[in-house]
Amino acid sequence: MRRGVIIARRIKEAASVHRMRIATCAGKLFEQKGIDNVSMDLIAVTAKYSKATLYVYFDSKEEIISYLTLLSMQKLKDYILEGITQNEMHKEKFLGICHGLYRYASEFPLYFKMVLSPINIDFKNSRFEENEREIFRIGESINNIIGRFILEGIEIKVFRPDLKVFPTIFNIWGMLVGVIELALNKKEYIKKEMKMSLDEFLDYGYDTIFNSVKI
Amino acid sequence: MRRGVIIARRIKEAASVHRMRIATCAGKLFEQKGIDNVSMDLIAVTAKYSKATLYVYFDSKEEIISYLTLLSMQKLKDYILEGITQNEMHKEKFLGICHGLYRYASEFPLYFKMVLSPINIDFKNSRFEENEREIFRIGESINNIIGRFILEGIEIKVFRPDLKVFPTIFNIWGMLVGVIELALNKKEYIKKEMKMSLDEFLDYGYDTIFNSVKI
Amino acid sequence: MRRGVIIARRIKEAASVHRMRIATCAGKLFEQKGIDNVSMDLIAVTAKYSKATLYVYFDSKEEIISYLTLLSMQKLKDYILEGITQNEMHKEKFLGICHGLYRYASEFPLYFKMVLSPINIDFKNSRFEENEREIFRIGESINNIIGRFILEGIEIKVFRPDLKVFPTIFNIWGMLVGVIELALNKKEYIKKEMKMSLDEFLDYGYDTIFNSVKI
Amino acid sequence: MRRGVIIARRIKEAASVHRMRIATCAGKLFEQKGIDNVSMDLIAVTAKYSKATLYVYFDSKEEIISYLTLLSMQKLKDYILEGITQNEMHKEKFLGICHGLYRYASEFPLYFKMVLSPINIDFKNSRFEENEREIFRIGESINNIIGRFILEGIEIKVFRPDLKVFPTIFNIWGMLVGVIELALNKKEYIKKEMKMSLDEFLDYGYDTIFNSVKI
DNA sequence: GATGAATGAGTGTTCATTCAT
DNA sequence: CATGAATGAACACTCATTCAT
Repeated sequence: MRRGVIIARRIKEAASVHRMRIATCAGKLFEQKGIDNVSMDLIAVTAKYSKATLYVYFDSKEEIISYLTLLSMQKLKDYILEGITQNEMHKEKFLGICHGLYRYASEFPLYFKMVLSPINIDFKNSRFEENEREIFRIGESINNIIGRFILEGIEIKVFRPDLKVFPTIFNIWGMLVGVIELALNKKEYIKKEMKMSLDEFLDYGYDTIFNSVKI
Repeated sequence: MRRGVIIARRIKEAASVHRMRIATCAGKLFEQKGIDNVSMDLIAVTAKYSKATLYVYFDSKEEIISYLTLLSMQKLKDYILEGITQNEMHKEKFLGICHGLYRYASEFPLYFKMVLSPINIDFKNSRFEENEREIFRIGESINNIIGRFILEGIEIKVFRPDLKVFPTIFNIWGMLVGVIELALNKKEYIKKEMKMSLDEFLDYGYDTIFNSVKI
Repeated sequence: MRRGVIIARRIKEAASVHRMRIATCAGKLFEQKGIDNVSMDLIAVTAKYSKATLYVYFDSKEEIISYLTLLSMQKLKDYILEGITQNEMHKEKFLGICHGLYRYASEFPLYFKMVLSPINIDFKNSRFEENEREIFRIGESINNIIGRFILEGIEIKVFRPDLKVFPTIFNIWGMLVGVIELALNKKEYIKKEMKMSLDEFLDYGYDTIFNSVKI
Repeated sequence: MRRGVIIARRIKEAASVHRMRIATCAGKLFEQKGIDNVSMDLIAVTAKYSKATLYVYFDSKEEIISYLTLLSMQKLKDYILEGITQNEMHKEKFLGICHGLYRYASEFPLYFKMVLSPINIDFKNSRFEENEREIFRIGESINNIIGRFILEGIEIKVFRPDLKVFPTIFNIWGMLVGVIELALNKKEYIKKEMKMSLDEFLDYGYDTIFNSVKI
């Protein structure tokens, strides 16, 4: 029946709206107070749902986190794509990626830390598998983007010809995340002891990383 | 009221022995289950002390963590010093540092993550200040070691002459930690998808990082 | 994690019913064992609620006490009003007040002691302010009742004309409470050594106090 | 043997010195922080004894309290005797008693509250019996002092001839304690709302009580 | 006699989750 | 579909007291 399908879709859409509303709200609270200091009660009150209703749309607090991680991963992918497509020169594309990742790290400090962590540790229950798989898929797709970027770099002789693409994806990723994380964590220290602005430090870092793969 | 009937009495031992026993035990549990999932009760049972006795030797759970962090930092420094002094050639010294850090990361995965995090966030209370300061001091001393290593590299013309020493310390540190963390977290993925052993992947990573600073 | 399997479900009742049930139960325990020797655990078990449920209806143990104090104060006011209105003659009204206070002291020995204590010491937190204010208000209203009673006594020339009303309220109150408290505490002693019944002793005391203000 | 006796006495004296030192120290802490907020640990540290040593001189925390109550009772008796003997006129003797009791209430607020309470409730264990009995004995002796004072008052026709001595002791005691307790607890209230100094209020109260028994 | 060391038994409060309606 | 109501399981920390030396 046509009607049935339409109704079902509407309901489904409505559900996704609720999920989004709840998750957005929870996300803000998580950033403000840290995940552990945000109770389901607080989320419910803030999002103006009954606490029990939260459990209609999410199986658990964990799933909210998982969902938010997914959302943030989508943003990450967007930022990185933007960083790449908005620039012509290859080095500038690289910096675009760096800035994209930094933007992500600033906006989603909570999930940034998870990007490097083993996915399987956090989401084991069957009902999250969907989120989990989707997160994984986006991760793969980001890998591909970086992969293509490296290949292109090799082709146009900006990057060393002996680079092994796959491991290099991971290396660049690791180096970048490591430098950005350290920069964010030691902000004060960098400013005071190193007498550099955060941006200066990061630019120097991006440059160093670029050196590791350029011809 | 009659309380505190003693069931088994330990042979008199120095307080430091007890601290170490408790901390070691707690450390193992922390690695297995994550710090937040280990209660003082569990530590007490596992270490075969009464919970109250834990509080004779440590002021709080936090202090146990602080103590363990300090212990691990001392190990880290040892490993890095070893890595540097046991090698002659400059590149080998660099690899020595890498292996030292990797060894640390394997042995102390929990504290490895803290190495990059802002110290001040965790230990604010006055009674830990001593530990905290000591941790900070060791951190500084590791920085110095890396700093001297970079300077030497520049002098003997292995490293680029335009390197800024201080930021480079942080960059190398960040890149290394990032690559190692990612390697450890994505172990399985690397083996399966990349068809490399962990060591091969890491060696390739160390090499890449070395490239970023060498002449 | 699965939690909170419900074993028995109560028929839906108004929150105020639950508050009353919990408070009544707690009150009995408080009287029996002293407030400090009654744990929330015990209250929960005795009242046949889960401990967590206690916290649904009361914010804290302190609030239970505050609530009970309020209830008892309401009773006190009732008893005193009764004592005054059920009698015609002025002296009999006075005895009515005495008996009202004594009845209160017998029924609520725990709160009887608080009647004389500085209110502000116990209930500081904002959430109890309502109870606190209400308790204070009832206290004031009792003062007024006694005040009017004294004024009337002066007018009809039963009480001395030189009485200062306000201080006399407090004096009568203090004397009465003191005598009743002592009588209750030294019950046995009075019976054995003084060879009087409690009532005889108290009547004699009420009389003595009446003498202090009568013309 | 003479020696033995001397040594024994010395030791015994020494012990009583320790008891006094510990109790004095504990007493100060009790007044400052409230009995429940003072741990045996704190007493030990403050009095510069080992915690275990406290238990050499006192069976329990309770016994320290009992001992302090005893000390305070001795003071109370002293104050009252002073108040009576330092005055000639009967009314002034009465005021002397009042001031003595007030002085006690100010100096020992903690024990003042116990003066009215049933002794048997607090000290049941056999080892306190001695203290308990002594406290009781002093209480009796204070009763006697007041008793004699009343008798004298009747004889010299200051007090009503129909007074029953024994109950009157208790009545005066109860009224006085009640008025003083209330005055101390509602200090602020009296100053602000009644616009009287504490002394004025108390003097008025003493007078009122005196009226209750005078001819 | 003095004490270092050890501990059993709490304590109030929080929170994610469930289920009947 | 939404929710009010209920709860089991934790959890860090405290303290009076005991005993071997």
